[in-house]
This record gives sequence, structure tokens and C-alpha cells, in this order.
Amino acid sequence: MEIVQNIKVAVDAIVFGYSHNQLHILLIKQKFGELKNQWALVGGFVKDSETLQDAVNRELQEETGIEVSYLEQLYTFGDNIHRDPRFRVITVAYFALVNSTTLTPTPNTDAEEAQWFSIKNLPPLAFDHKEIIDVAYKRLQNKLTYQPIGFDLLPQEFLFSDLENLYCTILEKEIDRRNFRKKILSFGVIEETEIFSSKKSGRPAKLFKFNYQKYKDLIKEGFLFEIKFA
Amino acid sequence: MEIVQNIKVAVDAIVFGYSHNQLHILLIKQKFGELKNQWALVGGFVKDSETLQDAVNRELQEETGIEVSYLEQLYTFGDNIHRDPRFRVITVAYFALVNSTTLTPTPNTDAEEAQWFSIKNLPPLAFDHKEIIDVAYKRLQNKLTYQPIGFDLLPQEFLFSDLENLYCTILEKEIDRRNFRKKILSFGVIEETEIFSSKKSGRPAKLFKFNYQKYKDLIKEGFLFEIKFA
DNA sequence: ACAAAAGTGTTAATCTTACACCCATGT
DNA sequence: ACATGGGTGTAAGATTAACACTTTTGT
Repeated sequence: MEIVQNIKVAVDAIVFGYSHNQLHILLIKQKFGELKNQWALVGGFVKDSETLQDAVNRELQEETGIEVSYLEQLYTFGDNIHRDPRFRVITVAYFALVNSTTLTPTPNTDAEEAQWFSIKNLPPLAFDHKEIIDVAYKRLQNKLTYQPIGFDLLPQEFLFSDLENLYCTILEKEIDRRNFRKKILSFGVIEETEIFSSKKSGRPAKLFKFNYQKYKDLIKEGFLFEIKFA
Repeated sequence: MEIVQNIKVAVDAIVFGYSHNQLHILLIKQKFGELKNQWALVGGFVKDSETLQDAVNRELQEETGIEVSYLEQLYTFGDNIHRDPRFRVITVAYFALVNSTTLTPTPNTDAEEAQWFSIKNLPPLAFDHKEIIDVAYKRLQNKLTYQPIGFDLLPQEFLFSDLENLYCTILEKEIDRRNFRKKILSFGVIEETEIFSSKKSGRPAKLFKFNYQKYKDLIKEGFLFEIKFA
């Protein structure tokens, strides 16, 4: 059986980061070639003998050197036949999160430049990458309410106020501070540490951390993480 | 820029149907060729100049003649490099529902046979199609609890008991009949009709229908469809 | 002493759960 | 008259939502 088909398969990663109370996205700029001077998502063509996942990880490594803390397939964009004007390309988009500590992208080749952009202030983007980001952002907003992925955007030890702020910022809503804390703590997957942070002003605050093991155990017993208000 | 890549792109549809209080899946069997005598999902290779959606619809039409009432992209399977032993194929899987009334598949070519199988009693399947079905089934179970897609598995006018049964069957749980009815009716998206069904035995029951327009309006106002118990 | 952020409890309202008997029809 | 499935309400318990003052630190 001979199949004649001329469709290329790419992967793209929408990498979210969070710092200074702002949600960021990682973009790269090719210095040469077709995409010269256009900002685009991290990504590229899949090799014949690598998995899709491997392709994303390879591109992330090559183009930014960043290690993500969460990665999942988002959606496959292939309904706009001319999304790449050169030839037919479908792209399998991946949704990724990094904790803000890992924040400095360093591309492996000097043909590229990698940089964080606030989601509120994105540059013009190549292809349909803006649409892809929109889909990813919605996924992030949704997921935040039913999976503890906020912690993948924070350092391992974080302030409760940072967590709260992250929810406010990403969901674009006000949250009652007391109810939020009560709810989150009631899950029993967040632990106090002995460490206090000394911010510039105000009362020092305890640092908390997410107990991933505990979460996995609870899940097995049918536990549901869910943040409804906000 | 020349890209050398030898990956073929296919689409597959996991088509769910519901009848006789059982969940069914639509499968086809090629009478000739590589897949001779193996049951498989509806699907095939994407043409260079058609969208992924069009490809699924075309395959559904060609192989079964069935019209689906709900279709959405499920997942792209491309991490098992040898999922097709012939060459590298990634498949974009689509999740589809049909209301039970449309239940008779009639393949357009006589090289194929199409048939409904109870999900509890599937034949051996080609490639990784069993895994794909597992993913689709989980999606169905999840989605049932937060989107009114059960109605896409029922005829336009249905008995409350059918709806209830559908939930029990698919979620594999017991449901309190009274609480279920109360909850569903409280959403205000289901309407009584004037028609009564006359089943073989028991008190005749009102038929209900789902008001899709009403649902869309409510969604805009921030309404959430959610069936938690069960 | 004051500015800035952290920490903390109670109450009313709403939603969820558990539960059992009568009703309308066909045989 | 009985078998079959349809239809209905209430009360206890759990969850959510609304709300404001005190504490600790740095300046």
C-alpha cells in the first residue's frame, strides 16, 4: 500500500511562567531563515524516529535550554490548511509550565533568541501562534480550577499570598483571601515549612509547599481538587 | 528550506452510540488489504488539501454513512513510533457521538463492513485502537459530568429514565432517581413535551427534550452544567 | 507611630444527600 | 388485582459566601 501524502508534522510548546505577579509566555526569534525577526512559539518539525514528546523536549532544550515542570498535549492544529504559507503543516501543540525559578532561557544556537513576554503584552506572532496561545490560556484557566497545577508555576516553597495572587491574575478575578486559604488548606496537600520570608515590608510570612505524594495518594481515594469560587 | 520527513498523518473517529441501555462503539472491518479481518476504528489518511475535520467527516461518510451529532478532537497518538508496523503514522483521534436513532451504519464501498459493538464486549482491535478507545471512554465519562453531551446520545425526545440510565451506565454508578431529576430540571435546559411514551408496561412517561438554544444563552451568563453525584 | 502585608472565625444561605410511598397503565 | 415503571417532598448535613479586625515587621 503506497500512500501519497505531503503533510509535515511539527510540535509547538506553549510555555507558561509566572513572576512578578504576571503570567508570561516563552517565545523565540529566529535570527535567520524564513521566520527571521518574527516571534514564535518554541517548536519545530518532528523527526521520523522520535516520539512527539521527545520532539517537544528536544526543541525546548535546543531553543531555550529550559526545563519544564509540567507538560501535556494541548491540541493539534491542522484545520487551517495554509497556516504555514510554505507547505501543509499540522502542529501538535503542547502545554507547559515552569516554576519561576528556572527563569532564564538560553538558546543553544546563536541563530535564536528566547525571551519571556507578559501575556498581556505579546509581540506580533508567526503563523497562527496567537490562536494557539489563546487556546492554551483557556486551558490554563480551566485547569487551574480542577488540578493543582498552579504549583508548577511557583517555586517549590512559596507564600500563600503568591498562590492567591497567581489565581487572581490568571483567572482575572477577585478572590476572598480567607475563604481561599481555608479551602486550599482543607485539601491537606499543602504544608507549612519552618521558613519565613522577609519581604520588603509587612509582617513576615510562612512559606508553604505542595506535597505531591500526598496529592497522588488522595487522588487514588477519589479526592477531587477543586477551586470553584473566583 | 527543505524538510525531510516521512511521517504519515491519519485521523480516527471513536463513535459512541447508546441503545438498549448499553454504550456502543462503531467499528469497521476491511474485507481486503492490510487490515483484512481486523476490526478497527473508522479512519484513514488525511489528504493534502483537506482539513483534519473534513478528513474525519469524509471517512465517516465513506466507511459508515453515519451522521454524528457531536464531534471534537480527542488526542493525537504519536508517541508509539511503531503503532502502525508498516511505517510511521500519527493519528489525530476524534471523539464522536450519535443519537441512537441514526443507528444503522451502511458503508459506501463493499470492501468494508461497519458494526456497533457494546463497549463491554469489543473484538480484538487493530493497532493501538483499544488504547485510543480507553482514552475516549474516559473523556466521555468526564465530559458527561460537566457538559450536556448525554443528549447527543439520545433521540431528540427522550424519557427521563433513559437519561438517568445513560448516566448510570456510562459512569458505572448508582444514581438517586429523585435527586437526579431535581438537579437536571433545576438547570432549566430540559423541557417537557406533550407527548407520552407508551412502553410495554408501567405508567406512561412524559417525553422530554433538551433546549440547546436555552443552554447556549445560559452559558453566556456564566451558567455551569454540572452533575456531581453519581 | 504608621504603613504594609499576614493571619484568623462566625454566621446565614445554599446545596447536597438520604430516603419511601402513591400513581397510571397493561395484562 | 398485580406487576411494572413513573412521579414526587422533606429534613439533616455539608459546603459556600460574605464579612473586619488584630498581628508583626520595617521605616
